[in-house]
This record gives sequence, C-alpha cells and structure tokens, in this order.
Amino acid sequence: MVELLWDRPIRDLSIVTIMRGTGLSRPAFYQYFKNVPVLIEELLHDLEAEMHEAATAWFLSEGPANDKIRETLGAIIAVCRSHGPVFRAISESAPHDAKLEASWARFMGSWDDAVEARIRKGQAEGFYQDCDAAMVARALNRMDASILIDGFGRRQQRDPEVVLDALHTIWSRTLMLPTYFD
Amino acid sequence: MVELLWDRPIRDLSIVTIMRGTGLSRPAFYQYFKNVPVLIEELLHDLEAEMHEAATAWFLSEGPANDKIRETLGAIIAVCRSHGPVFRAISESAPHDAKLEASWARFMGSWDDAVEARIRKGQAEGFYQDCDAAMVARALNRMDASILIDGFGRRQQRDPEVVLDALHTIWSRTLMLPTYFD
DNA sequence: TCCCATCCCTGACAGCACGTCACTATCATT
DNA sequence: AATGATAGTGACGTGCTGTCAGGGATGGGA
Repeated sequence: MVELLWDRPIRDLSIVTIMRGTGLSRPAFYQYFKNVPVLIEELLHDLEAEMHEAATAWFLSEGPANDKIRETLGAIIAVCRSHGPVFRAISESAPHDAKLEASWARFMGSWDDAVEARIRKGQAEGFYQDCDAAMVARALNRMDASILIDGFGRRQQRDPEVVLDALHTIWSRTLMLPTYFD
Repeated sequence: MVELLWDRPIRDLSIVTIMRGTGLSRPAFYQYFKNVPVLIEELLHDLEAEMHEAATAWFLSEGPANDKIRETLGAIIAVCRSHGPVFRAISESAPHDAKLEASWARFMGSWDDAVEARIRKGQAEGFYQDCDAAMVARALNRMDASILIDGFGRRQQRDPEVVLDALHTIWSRTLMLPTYFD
C-alpha cells in the first residue's frame, strides 16, 4: 500500500486497489486491519518515534543553536524524503475520519508543545527574540508540515537543499536575535 | 450548505445533509450543481477576487512597507473570519477530486507568484533580505493557509490579534532588513 | 374556462465501495 | 486417517452517488 501512495493520489486508495497488489481478495484485508484509516493511523505511529528522534538535536540543545535548527530541519527532511507519501496520506485522510483526525492533531500538538518550550527556553536565556512562543511555534510547524508534504509527498520530490535553505531562513530569522547569527 | 460547514466536519457533507436544510429532495441538488466538488469550486471562485483585493495593500506598495504587510495580513484574516469554513472545505476536499485539486493548486500558485514577485522587488530595491524568493514565498503562503484554516475554519475561532501578531512577526523578520523595521 | 407546454421536482434504479458472515480449503497435530 | 485451527472467499446488506422517466404546479394562449 505504501508503494501505491508514492504514485497514486489519496482518492485512488480503495481497499480493492490496495489488495490488487497482494493477489488476495478484498475481504482478506479485514483480517489484518480494521479499516483503512486505522491502517494509516498505524503508519503514523510507526513514524512518530523516528520523527521525534530527528528533532532531538535542537530540542536538547543549549544556547542559540542556529546550526542545531538547521541540523534538525535537515533530519526531518530526510525522514520525509523516505516517508513523505505516508504523511501526505495521513494529513489528507484526517478530515474524513474522526479517530485519525484526533491522532494527527495529537501528533502535531506534541510538536507544537516541544517547539514552544524550546523557544521559551531560548527567550529566557536571552538568545531568541521576543514573540508569542505558542502561536509562532504553531505557525512554523504548520509551515513545515505543508511544505514537506507538498515537496516530498509523492515520487517527484523537490530539491531537499532548496527546501532546507528556505525553511532554515525563516526559522532562524524569526527566532534568533541578529547578534547570534552564525 | 455554507452554514453546515461552520459546525460540521467535511465528512458529514453528503448531498443528503446539504439538502436537508432546503426542504427539497436529494435529486434536486443536481439541477443546480453538477456535484459537490464543483459546488465547492464555485465557492472558491467567488472568494478569489475578495482575497486578492485584500492583498493589494502590500502587493502594490513600494519600499519595505512593513505596515502594509501587517495591513494585508489583517485583511486576509478578516476574509477568513467570515469565510474560513469554505477554505477549510476546499483544502480538505481537494485531494479527493482531481479538478478541485487543480483549482486549489492554481489558486495557491497565483499567490506564490505574486508574493515571489513582491519579494524580488523588495530585494532589488535593497529593502528585503536575500533569500530564495520562490521557495520562501511558497513556505510563507503555506503557513498562512494552514494557520488560517486551522484558526478560522470552524465556528470557534482563534483570537485574530494573536494570529495577526504571530504571522506578521514571521513575515517581517523573514523579509525585512533589520534597518527597516518600524 | 379549458388546454397544454414548460419547468421544477421526486421516486426509483443502477453502480460502487464498505464491512460482515457463513462457509471452505489448507495445513499441522494426534 | 481424523480433527482442529487458521487463512481466505463468495455473497449479502448498507449507504452514498448520479441518472432518468414520470408527475404536478404554473402561466400563456385559444
């Protein structure tokens, strides 16, 4: 099914098309998964650890850590380069299933909390500019999610360097005090 | 139907639920619209002019125009405060319909082009910082879309001032040379 | 007043995808 | 060889979509 997601839009993801690749019949699907949204939810769960691990560089850093921001964005991009279509499937399916919507909101919410906390820490230390940490964290996270899904959610992907540069530009100019630019 | 969108998630938007409010039967829907995605596409078309008009303050401005950025963001927020659910419906339905997906991509693409052009102009004039104008424009636009739909896409909306401050913070810090901050 | 043509609307139908269930085939164990 | 468990399927009911032939109401003309 993940193979399908690389080339097909979400609207082609019926249980028939999923099972077509397996040589099994449609009802066989229900012996392994409750339904498609639950399957997608499991894929999200599998990726959650990998994503959070990718972000530790900045989350656990001290000081302005502008290079850590770049490193973390790069690691996140790397995850999306190999699993982008899964994230696309999750975000596009979420509005159509209550449980998946809740899982996706919780996933994004945990990022919002972590980023907000790290921004507050940098502000308290005097390295980051003043701003509404909660709302800015939310906005930057939504930007990342949209751009990553847009750029790496299907087979033909964008140039990772270009995306990294753009995101890092926005993150660092928003957060860093000009003094602490590398 | 727009009334429905204020309170119901997109998954509740069947033709039966749409027609329930009209006192007419389900087939009557097809006398006025080809299908639901086409109806949504018409709503998008109606909003397109209003949105572009909201952004003229910055697009047509000269110089750094940091206040025009804020004014334009505020005007866009105002449109979303009254039509947010429509934008939510469009963005959430787009992946499930090829034509609507194309319309939505074209709509966002025209914003990307306009913002990119304005950034380039500011850079040429020496008021805006150097950056990949195309990719940064795309990222900022995706951020706006996500945050606006998230914040104003249903009845219970966020505080517009908080959203405006956060977005303006990110836009201005990303684009402005520190010299030209108001 | 009566007729009829036009338009708006509806009941009913076929198509499609989903989720379930009773049933079968296969295979390991005794 | 008999038995039990497990994997897999055909067939059914449901809900939604899009279409179509038919039924009323409305309004102009004889």
